[in-house]
Amino acid sequence: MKPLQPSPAPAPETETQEPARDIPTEVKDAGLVAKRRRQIVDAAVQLFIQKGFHKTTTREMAKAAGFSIGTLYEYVASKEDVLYLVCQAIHLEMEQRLKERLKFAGTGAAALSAAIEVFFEVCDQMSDHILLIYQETKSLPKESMRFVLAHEERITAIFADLLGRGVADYSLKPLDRAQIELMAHNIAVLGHMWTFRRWALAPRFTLEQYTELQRSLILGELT
Amino acid sequence: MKPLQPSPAPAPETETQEPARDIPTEVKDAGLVAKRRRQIVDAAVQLFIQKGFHKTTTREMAKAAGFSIGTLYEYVASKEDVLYLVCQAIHLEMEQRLKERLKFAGTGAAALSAAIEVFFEVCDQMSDHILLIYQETKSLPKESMRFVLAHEERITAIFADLLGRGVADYSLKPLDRAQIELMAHNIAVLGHMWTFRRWALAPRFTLEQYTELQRSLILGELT
DNA sequence: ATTGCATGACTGAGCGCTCGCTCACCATAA
DNA sequence: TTATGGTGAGCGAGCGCTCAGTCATGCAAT
Repeated sequence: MKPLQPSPAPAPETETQEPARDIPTEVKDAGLVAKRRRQIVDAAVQLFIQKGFHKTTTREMAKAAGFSIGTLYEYVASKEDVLYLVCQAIHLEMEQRLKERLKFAGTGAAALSAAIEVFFEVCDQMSDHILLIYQETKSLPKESMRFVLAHEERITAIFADLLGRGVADYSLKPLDRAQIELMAHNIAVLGHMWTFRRWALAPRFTLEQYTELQRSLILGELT
Repeated sequence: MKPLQPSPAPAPETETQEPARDIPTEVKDAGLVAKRRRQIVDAAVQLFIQKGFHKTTTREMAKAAGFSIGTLYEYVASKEDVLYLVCQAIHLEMEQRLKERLKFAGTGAAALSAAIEVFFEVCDQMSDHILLIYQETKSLPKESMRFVLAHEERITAIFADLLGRGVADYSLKPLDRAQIELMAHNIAVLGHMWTFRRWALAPRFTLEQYTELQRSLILGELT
């Protein structure tokens, strides 16, 4: 198995493009490959959450996925490769869960308010996964890391868009580009904060209380 | 060398107390011990920042500190122990830098505003160190992790105190305990955000711009 | 039907190596 | 001589990864 990670060499013309994923040197049934990779990722996510990337062995991953190390290395080029797959999978799931629940109807302000609620709820559901990203992203090779960060920026952009809409339809007070950008990052990070400050927040607030307080804080500032 | 980490067994009566640090089985010059440990920590911090805890070897640490592995293990019980020392040292330095620059004069609101500026500046100076804490804290044994998190809460408490003062002297609008606590965490995290979202923020904002925007956002909400 | 063979997913012992940690020994100063 | 701080070769556990081999299956020739 050749590595799946984005090849550092050829800069693709369209800027943020998915790296070439498949190397057809060994032809395999694509369906099976996808299935096995999903097994590997599912197993690895749980192990990484429990013990971290570095303390998880390839043997453990293989066993948890339901086959032997040999087979693991039929579908993956290296241990680092699994980490890349895991990070990608987490971001993808995050985005899907958001997209399927986001409502874009109403004023910009209303849509933003709803989006914050949805986002915080998804953060709560996936808090272990978000933590994993925060802790292990830097273990990725540089090039792969850039793709993970790009994903992160896509999520932030959702909020920036809604803020822009709110400004445009006058449901939010006027903001320049910089203020919008910063606010979008603030919202994203405040969602993540619920996961990486759980130890301090969860004893004092329920998710609903936390969401309500933060949302009124954010919107109070913008209207 | 016995481990330096907080012993899990005896819960000290005074709640958040420094764990017993010294085991006098082998008597050594305390001054030398402190000096060597400082060498070890200084070397380790740089290495951990560069390559992370797991990818740094004990041999590298010893060499960077200026002596051999044998000597390293005269002053430290294990590799994990070094990580604990490093985390402690970072928090200590953080607290010192804050304390020596914080001004408590004026209204609560004014003091808070100044504190935010100082805090953000310290975060900027120590961004690599803060990142290190975010990424490696979970590699600590459970008990040691609690002490690191307690440190974190002490810093948050600084902001909570100032917020409380501002409410008391009417320089801030009325807030209940929960709102104060939450706001304190927000401030702390927004400072950290400057370090762990550098990749997105630094290209668009200088530290001064970032501080100014966030500070007016925070204080705007509170007055 | 039976046989022989090619295919490819899968296995796991084991290779080569690195790591954390130890300990028998050394150097120097009192 | 004794005490103390320092050394670094070496131990052995455990790691990521490989590869010679097994087995089930499908197909073609007998």
